[in-house]
Amino acid sequence: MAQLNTFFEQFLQKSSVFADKKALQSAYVPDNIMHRDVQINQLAHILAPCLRMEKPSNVFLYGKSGTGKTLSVRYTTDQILHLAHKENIPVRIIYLNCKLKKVADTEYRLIAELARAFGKAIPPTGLPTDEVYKIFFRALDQERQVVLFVLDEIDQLVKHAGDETLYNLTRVNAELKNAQVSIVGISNDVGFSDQLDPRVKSSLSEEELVFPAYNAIEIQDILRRRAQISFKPNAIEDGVIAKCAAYAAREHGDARRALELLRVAGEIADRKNKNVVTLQDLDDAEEKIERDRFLDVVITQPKQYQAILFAAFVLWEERKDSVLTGELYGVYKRLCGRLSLRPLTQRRVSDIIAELDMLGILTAKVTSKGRYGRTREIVLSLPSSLEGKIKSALEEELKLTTAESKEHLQQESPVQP
DNA sequence: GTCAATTCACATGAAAGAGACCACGGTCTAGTG
DNA sequence: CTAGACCGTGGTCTCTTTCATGTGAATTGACGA
Repeated sequence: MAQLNTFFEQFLQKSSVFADKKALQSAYVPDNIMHRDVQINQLAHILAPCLRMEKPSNVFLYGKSGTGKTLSVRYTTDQILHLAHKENIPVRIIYLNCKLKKVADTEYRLIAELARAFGKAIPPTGLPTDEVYKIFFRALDQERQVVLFVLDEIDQLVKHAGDETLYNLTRVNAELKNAQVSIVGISNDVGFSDQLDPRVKSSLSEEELVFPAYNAIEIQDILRRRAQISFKPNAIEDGVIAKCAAYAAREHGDARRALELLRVAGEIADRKNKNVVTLQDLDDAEEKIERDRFLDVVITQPKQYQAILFAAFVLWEERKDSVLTGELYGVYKRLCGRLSLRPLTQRRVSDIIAELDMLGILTAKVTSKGRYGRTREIVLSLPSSLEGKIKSALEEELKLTTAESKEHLQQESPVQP
């Protein structure tokens, strides 16, 4: 323990490249948002009526992840709330992220969560949904007020719960005497509105705002500004920020990733006891983020998913070429036998493959092989440097020994002529 | 050689079941005054 | 008499199965040049 003690002491004394890390964290709202003036202005114009107790139009915000949507909304609503508070205007803004599992990804949970925002205790399950609606309405209509619901990642909600929920929400106003409700929807998926029922679409997107991706120069601006706050002067080597921006711009202009990259690079430099962040640290950070991302996704998957993934690994390693659903299913079934796991039906496996695709671990493209059917061509989309690590992590998770997976491979080989 | 029909190997959809969790209301039990 | 324990009912949620239908192009086979 004495060692730990000195470790902590040293840690405290150790100098850091950071001055104040908070400006690099994703929850940070700067007082000056760069390159989003147009959108923020528009948004302000749209939402401003709520300060006069009028119902603002419903708004829809589109844009890829890391393009400042959430940030802009946060900023604008903060300002509105600030003023409303000062002038004593009854405006409420409720922010909800529909993507967070177990929070708002079904109709029941969404309404329950909204009702909770009004201080009502709603059990996580057990009540009929319309009962929750009633509670919610009552809470909402208690006083005269304008309420803005900000629904982040609204596409996730629709994907899981259908657009019925949204339709109900848009019609809330008809049932309310005192309160008025507007909806601000945020979506990463640009083609999302086409999936909506036309009725929902028209009432929900009275106004639309598009957030284009940042280009490399804009990301550089943003990084510079944040770096100024969070790093000590001269703690960053020349070119680091430019390269960081380039990385991020390559990945469809995601500013959040760029900031994360910069932060991790700083942490790596800290750990190496250096007082300057170098290009090398940045590269290390890139690799670390990538690795952590995949590893994290992989080990948090359920057993069945891991088994399927492992089957994909085995085939991929053997073949180094795309794997078809049927082949994968065969290997998976045998693997299940070894793991004394009840194999799922092919129908289910097919869905799971699609989900793994969504997670970005593999790429599954549906192709028709003509006479030889229609199937998915599955390709692992991991950087090859990570394949070994992830595979052994999977082995560990599934409690497979290397011998067992080898044995399994040998069984597999004679199948294909 | 051309063209439509056929066929494969799954993809994709819809519905429904299983099992876990939970609230609510009624009934029973034991402890209290 | 009352608080708490203990059902039964009815609800949601997730994962899964079952059954049904869809699908894109290589292949086939009939047809005409």
